[in-house]
Amino acid sequence: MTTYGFICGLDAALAVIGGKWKPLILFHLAHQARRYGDLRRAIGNVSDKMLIQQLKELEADGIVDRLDYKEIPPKVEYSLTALGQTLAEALKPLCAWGTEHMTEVEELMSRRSVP
Amino acid sequence: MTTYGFICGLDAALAVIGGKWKPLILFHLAHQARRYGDLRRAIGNVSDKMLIQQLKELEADGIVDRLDYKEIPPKVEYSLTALGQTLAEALKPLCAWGTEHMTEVEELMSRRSVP
DNA sequence: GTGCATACTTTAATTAAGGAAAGCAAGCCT
DNA sequence: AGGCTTGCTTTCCTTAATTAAAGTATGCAC
Repeated sequence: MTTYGFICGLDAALAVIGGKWKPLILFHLAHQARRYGDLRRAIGNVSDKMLIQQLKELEADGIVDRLDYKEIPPKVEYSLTALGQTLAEALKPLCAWGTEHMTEVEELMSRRSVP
Repeated sequence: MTTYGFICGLDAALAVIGGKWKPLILFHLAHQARRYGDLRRAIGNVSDKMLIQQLKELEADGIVDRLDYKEIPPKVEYSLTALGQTLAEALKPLCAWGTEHMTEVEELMSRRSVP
């Protein structure tokens, strides 16, 4: 019986979007549903394993919806649930902050690994 | 020359607050400056190594300020910079989202580790 | 039967993150 | 001298996250 005693809701929210690829997934699903392969190409260099694992978690967390057309070759479409959209809304200011300070942050991150 | 090609600002923002203890640090510094030991006790079971590492990164990222009183025994006060405060502002909606769905998220997280 | 397309799955290996514990500096106080 | 305080460092170890690469299933077109 592990307790996840989140103190501020921030921890809870970050537990949901904290995966390495989840922000990108949210971003790409924010305005339109996408098939798996489409999403994968959009994100770039994700491995299948990672992308699917994160999609599964997001699905289990009620953030994304998975629609299987049961066709062959397979066709599966991912989209945000209603809850996922509220999350996306809540993320907008943070996203804006990041956009505003992006070049700055990029420099900091590259310095962090090569000091 | 590694490129951190952040696509949406979300990635940039999460690179800054993505550490395990950073959200808590932000949270505790949001309304008042705090000395190191004070902060440590407030957070609970962090190791010195972790807390200091994260504080250093946040300092290098321009999010927190470190004020060394140069006394003995040592007295060092941490607080948010102006930039840090804008970050804290941008985090509020996300924090609210997390607070709103906290019990839900806690359940999901515990299921994730014991399926 | 061969090959293709698409959404996964699996395995093995590497890398990164985190934790525990002990130690250090440097003045003050007894 | 010995102990206390506090901020910080160091070392070693364990666990979790991520990657790369190959494989599976299934129906259709040829």
